[in-house]
Amino acid sequence: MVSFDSFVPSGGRPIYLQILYFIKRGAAAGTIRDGDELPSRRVLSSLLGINPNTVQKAFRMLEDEELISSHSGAKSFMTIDEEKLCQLRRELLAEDIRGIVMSLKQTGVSRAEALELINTYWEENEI
Amino acid sequence: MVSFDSFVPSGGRPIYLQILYFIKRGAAAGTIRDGDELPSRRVLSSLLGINPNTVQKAFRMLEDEELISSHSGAKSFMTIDEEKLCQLRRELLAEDIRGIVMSLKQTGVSRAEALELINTYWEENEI
Amino acid sequence: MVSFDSFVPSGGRPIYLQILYFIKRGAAAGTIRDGDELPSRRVLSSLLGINPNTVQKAFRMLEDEELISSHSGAKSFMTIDEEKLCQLRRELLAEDIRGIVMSLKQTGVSRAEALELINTYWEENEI
Amino acid sequence: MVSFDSFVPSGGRPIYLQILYFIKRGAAAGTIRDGDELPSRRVLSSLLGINPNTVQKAFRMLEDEELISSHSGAKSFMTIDEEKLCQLRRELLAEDIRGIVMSLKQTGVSRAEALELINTYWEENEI
DNA sequence: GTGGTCTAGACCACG
DNA sequence: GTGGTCTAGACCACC
Repeated sequence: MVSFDSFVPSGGRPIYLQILYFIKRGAAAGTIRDGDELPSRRVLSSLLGINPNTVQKAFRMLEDEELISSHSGAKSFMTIDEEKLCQLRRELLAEDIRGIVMSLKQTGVSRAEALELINTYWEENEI
Repeated sequence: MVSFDSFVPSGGRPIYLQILYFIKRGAAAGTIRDGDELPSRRVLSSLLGINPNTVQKAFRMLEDEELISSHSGAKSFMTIDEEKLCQLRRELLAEDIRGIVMSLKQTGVSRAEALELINTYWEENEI
Repeated sequence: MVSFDSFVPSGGRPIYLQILYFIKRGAAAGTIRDGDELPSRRVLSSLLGINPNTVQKAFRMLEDEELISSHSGAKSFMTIDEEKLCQLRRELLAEDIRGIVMSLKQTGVSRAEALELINTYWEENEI
Repeated sequence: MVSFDSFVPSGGRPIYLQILYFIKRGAAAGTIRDGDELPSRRVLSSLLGINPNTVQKAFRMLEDEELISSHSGAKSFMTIDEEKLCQLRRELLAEDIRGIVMSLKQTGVSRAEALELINTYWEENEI
């Protein structure tokens, strides 16, 4: 069963997109695997304290990308083969890295500074 | 005059926030300096292909943070002293780094991988 | 439910202010009472033939003055205690009377004339 | 020469309308008479601390109603015969009284209360 | 030309 | 269905 324990909604972007990306990232990370069962819309919405429609919207988009399969009235499962996983991982990372570097460059940080800052912060927040 | 040549709008967040952050980052980077003149609402909106009010909203919020000064009928100018600049830079970096590390960790990237990816991408897009 | 049947929009001042004052006056008059339900943004805007946002603006300002309470997804209700009602009534009357006397004096009407005119008109439009 | 000493601009409605009505009311009151000279746009704008264009707009509307005559490059004069004066006075009063009674009724004031309030306020602010 | 405000329509999160 | 936000266009006062 896919766990949403580490999901922390943050203001600033639509919640349904946050759910979408949480699942995509989990898949890319290998935390969420092919065949894993997803919590039902009702359970998940109550777990996250949000509206079922919002969960529904995220699930619907994942279905459209064929990353989950939902049969009406039944449970939802991850459907992600090796190829899709690679592509997903590549897409997410490309998007992230592009945004990261652009932001940091715009803020006037040098490459060395950037690497240093990330390195330090990463260590501090290691479990 | 503050230039928006390097401004690249991206979907996913409100346009007015993108403008807001573009200016904040420019200020933090030293590209945008105290006393610099800002393009008018009309000029900038037409340049970016958006509505003048969207620009206005960004400018209004910057004015509330006392980073720009605008008076009716007159042009708008940056007003950043050394202290505000330091604080701004600190805030932006903290926010960025936190988001970066969180995203990358969620995508299952190791610290070494992350640093490597950023390092490489940075180099490739160096001018 | 607060009724807008007797609302007559008039050019010359912003619509949102007309709505604002209509509700304030109704509250002062006792026509609109604490706990009364307000029509939704959509219903009222369609009733008045205006944009939902214009209604929203009036409601938002009333909320800032704590005269109505609205929560997302739920209906909006009046929240007026005895104290607020007294203050409201005093404010509205002071504002009205001041404007009335100033206008009539500027138009060169004597006190006796003014009282006579108002007295007559009031009677003619009595239900 | 028409005097604007007693003109007090108040927020809430366009300044050009306030000028327009100040002159209309003055004419109705007999303070401003046929043939009286108006201050030039430049002088008046500087006197009231507002923009010449705003004065221009009010003058233009008065011209359209044929209450003043301006010859390009020359001075402006009131042009108001007995008939126009009567009509103007009737219009202004009708508009005022209608608004007054409506506002006060909406605020839940009785006729007696209304007359009493106006009577008292009028006396207090007598010179 | 400038910035400020009012009105509008579409979309989002929520019950 | 509800309220809240983002984007838009027109108009106002001002330089």
